[in-house]
Amino acid sequence: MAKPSNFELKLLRYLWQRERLSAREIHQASQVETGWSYSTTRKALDRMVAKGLLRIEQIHGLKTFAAAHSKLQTMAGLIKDFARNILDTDEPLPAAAFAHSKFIEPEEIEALGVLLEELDQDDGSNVK
Amino acid sequence: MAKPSNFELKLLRYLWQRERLSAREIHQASQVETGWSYSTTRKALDRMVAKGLLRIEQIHGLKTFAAAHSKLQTMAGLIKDFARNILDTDEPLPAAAFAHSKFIEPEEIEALGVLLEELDQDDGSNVK
DNA sequence: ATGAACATGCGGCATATGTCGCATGTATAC
DNA sequence: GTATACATGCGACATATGCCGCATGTTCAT
Repeated sequence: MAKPSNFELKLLRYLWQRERLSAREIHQASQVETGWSYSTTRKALDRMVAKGLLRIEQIHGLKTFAAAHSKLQTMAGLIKDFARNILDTDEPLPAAAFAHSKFIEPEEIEALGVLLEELDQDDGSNVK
Repeated sequence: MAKPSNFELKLLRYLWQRERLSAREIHQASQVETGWSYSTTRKALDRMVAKGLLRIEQIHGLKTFAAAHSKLQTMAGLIKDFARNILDTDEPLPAAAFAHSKFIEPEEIEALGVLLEELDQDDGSNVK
């Protein structure tokens, strides 16, 4: 439901690849790209949990973070949002247009298309 | 250069259709859609001028607002931004994908494609 | 048992943006 | 010339987000 910001998306990308990681691991993986201090990464993760973007799983007392929504689900939401707010169209965008995205695999394009059209159905309400 | 926010975009759409309007006119046109009070519309316009999204033209002492950048220029920028930050791709998105946008006309698709590829050239720097 | 090495929680600051209201100024109508 | 109707400028507040640091706690090796 909540949309990740650009920077939050950067962190999400690591979680999508790795399933679930500790704060320290996420920080180390993303540090070069973000340039953030550990505190900043930490805070970002906390806020993402608060927004429902991440789930916490305790492992022997160590907090571990995992994406609450799948990559495709999230991407479909962002694409839909872009179509609605920026392009101002209700037609679902053709999934094929996103084939070049560095983290959408060819095999996933079809599933993305399905999600895009689904999102088009349940409108107004936010059920399902 | 500055990216308009979703709400700022809504106001821009009126300016693109109408060339140039007074604050009151913009407010009246957008009020139903935004639900804003006049003060809010005013403030939004002021901030857009500060950001360089709008130009002011005085007409007999009455301020008139006009978009600083063309519709296609702005859309190309937003699309490029979306591709880079959300999709994480450097390939320009196919302009054809946006044919359904309510305010991009069929005749404009080609020009949009050109802009999209141009934006791909001058990277890193922000000249031109 | 003392300290290095982390983890967690939380406070804090700046800027952007959504959202107003108020004070002052000007013009126009009676 | 006084009231009415706008225009303009500004201050304000809340929330989101980018960006830290510090205090406290736990763990583990020496």
